Formats: sequence, structure tokens, C-alpha cells
Amino acid sequence: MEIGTRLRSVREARGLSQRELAARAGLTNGTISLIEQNKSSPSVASLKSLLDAIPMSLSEFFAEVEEADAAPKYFYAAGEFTELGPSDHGLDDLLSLRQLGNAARHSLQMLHETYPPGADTGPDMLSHEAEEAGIVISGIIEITVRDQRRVLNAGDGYLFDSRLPHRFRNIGDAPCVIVSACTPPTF
Amino acid sequence: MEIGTRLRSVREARGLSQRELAARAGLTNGTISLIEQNKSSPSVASLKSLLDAIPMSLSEFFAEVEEADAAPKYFYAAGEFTELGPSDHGLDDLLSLRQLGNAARHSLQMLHETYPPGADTGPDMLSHEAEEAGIVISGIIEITVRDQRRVLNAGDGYLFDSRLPHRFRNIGDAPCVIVSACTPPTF
DNA sequence: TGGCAGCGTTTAAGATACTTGTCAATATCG
DNA sequence: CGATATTGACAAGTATCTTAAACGCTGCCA
Repeated sequence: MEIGTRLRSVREARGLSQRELAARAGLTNGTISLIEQNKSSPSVASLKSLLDAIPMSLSEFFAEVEEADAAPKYFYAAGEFTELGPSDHGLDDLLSLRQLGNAARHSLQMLHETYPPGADTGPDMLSHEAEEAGIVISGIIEITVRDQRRVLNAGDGYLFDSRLPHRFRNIGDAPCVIVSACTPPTF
Repeated sequence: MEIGTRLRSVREARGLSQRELAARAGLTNGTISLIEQNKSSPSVASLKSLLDAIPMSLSEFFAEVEEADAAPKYFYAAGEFTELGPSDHGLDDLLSLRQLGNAARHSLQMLHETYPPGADTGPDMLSHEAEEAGIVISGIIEITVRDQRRVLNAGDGYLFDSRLPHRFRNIGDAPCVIVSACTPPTF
């Protein structure tokens, strides 16, 4: 988990020199040199100063440190989506959640969701920390987020913090199809 | 941005004492006491040890430190999507990129994209660090990512690291509609 | 060729984080 | 009530990070 290595790649991606970044952050070039060689582990305060000068948030910075890739698979045929089992969302086969790729290996989770008429995720779905967004492809759905309720038609969308209680309910006669994304993935 | 305060709340939420956490993390109770009073800013190495003992990831830890909400807007009618101007992607009005909400305020950017027949983003689109995924709603599109090329039809999807060179090309006779997401947002 | 400007690295001195040991305060039990 | 245990906070020493000032290197231009 070399944070120095990560800092270097971030800095170089911005085209900054150690001295330039040091000046902006109120530190010295020597400090940055040592950190980038993983010869010292900066205090959170120092790291925050550096990232503010980039600029980049701490969570962004660490989000990419904690990953590791290998065999790249970029494309997924419609049939290759993995159906999230009923046990995962506790709604048996009332609704279909089809996930694109292996979310555990990415910072982005994309779903092709189908809600049959009457499907309802229930009232109390407090959950994971993440952001969640989607666009309605066809059908009609009623979404409740915290204290707000809204009916969305094809072409409409939503975007909220997943920590807020939320509920999806298909109030139409036809299946409702939604393409949604959330980040970071929930397991 | 009191990370000490945050550490205390996380520790207490787990029902751990300073000494107990210190033992697991290989540090001392005094250290934790000072950090939690914001009298010292721990090194990243120390903080990582503490979080490993909780356990919690660094990005999770900071994700909650860096939040601040105000006026929540969760729903967007089809007409409320903001069309990303031609200058943003340099392709004039060949294709339509309609963004859901204000991506600058979120860690998730969702787009409703329409590629007219023949539209082509061009061969060399190296870019931003992020992950990018999408599902084809209608039409047909050819996507090239690094050295891989693939033709996707309705229902198919893609998922890749935005830093890789990538290209989208509508090779059909009808417009191609894609719903895509990327994180973190690009500006 | 010499001189300058920029880069990243290194080293000794100074500042800060961390340890060790101790303290008062609050339980809990006989 | 007194004894014991556990908790979080504090003071003095040690380890570590950070600074300041150098070093060697590269590219540029006269």
C-alpha cells in the first residue's frame, strides 16, 4: 500500500514538480521527496495539505490506493450480466437486478433493473455509504428518498446518497426498466 | 476536519476502549487519546494500523469526514438533464450528452447519450482517471478500448478505466442511445 | 565551453508524533 | 465501605517526520 508511490503518480499526472507542489501546500520539496520514496509516512495533516494543493480529496486518494487490477474485461453481452440472487436483496424473484461485471473489482457498479408491476423494495432500506443514480428506460416508478416522493417516467432520473432511506415501487401496469449506477459498489 | 473526533466516534460505535484498540493496532492508548483530542495529527501509517484493527478502510474513513449537504435534490425530469455543450467534448452537435444533476457536487456522474448514425468520438481520447460504464438502450455501437474492439447491441454493456484510450462509433443507421455512468466525475 | 535554471535526492537540525509510566475518575464486586 | 479493575488524560523521554540547505544531474542558451 505505498502511498508515496500513489502520491507521485497523482502529482505527475497533474504535471507538477515537487517544488511546485510543496510551495502550494506550504511544505518543502524534501518532504515530498521522502514521502514519494516511501521513506516516511506523512501525517494526515501534511497529506491533506498536499492533496488540497492538487486538488484531490483524501477519500479519492485512498480509493485508488486500495485497488489492484489484472485481466481486463471491458465488454459484456446482454447475457453476461450476472443476476443478483434473491437472497441479496431479500425480495425473492419480484424484481430483477442484473449487474454488469464484477463490482468488487471496480469503484463503479452498474445495474440493469427490471421491476414487474407492483414490485416494491419496501419502506425501510437504510444502507451502504455510496451515491446512487439511475435513468428510467421504460415504464413508471415511484421513488421515495427520505421525505421526498416522486413518480418518474421514461427518460427521468434520480441521484441521491445511498445512506438515505429509499424505496422503489412500480405503480404501473407494465414492467419498469431502469439503468442505475452506484459508487462505491455495495456487496 | 477533525479526524480525531471522527476516530472517536468510529471507535465508540464498535464498543472498543482506547486500550483495546491500541493493543489490536500495535499502538498505545496515550497515542489514541492525543489523536482523539485532535492534539496530534497521526501519520498515515498509524491511522492505517488503527483502521485495520477496527476494521475500516481509509477511503471509508475519510468519505464521512468530507461530507456536507445542504439542499437535497433527488429527482430529475427528462427535461431537466443538462446538455453538455459541444465545447465540452469537441464534437459539435454530432452527439448528445445529457447529464443528470450537477456532477461537481457528487462522486457519480450519469449521462444519457445519443449517438446519431456515423457519430465518432475519434481515435485518441486519453483522459481523466475514473471508471466508466454503460448499457446500450437502443441502436448499435462499436467501442474500442485500448487494443480491444467490440460491437454492442441493445442490452449489452461496457466497463473500463477511463484512463485507457477509448472510442465510440455508431456504425448503424439509427441513433444509438446509451445510459452511462462514471466516477469520479470529469469536468 | 561556461553558466544558468530546473529537477529529484540527501543530510543534520528542529518540530512533531509516539511510548512509557503515572494519575484521577468511574465503575463493579465482596 | 474498601479493594480491584477499567477508563481516559497527562508529563517526560524516544522515535519519527519535517525543515533547511546543500548535492548531483539534466537541458538550455549564449
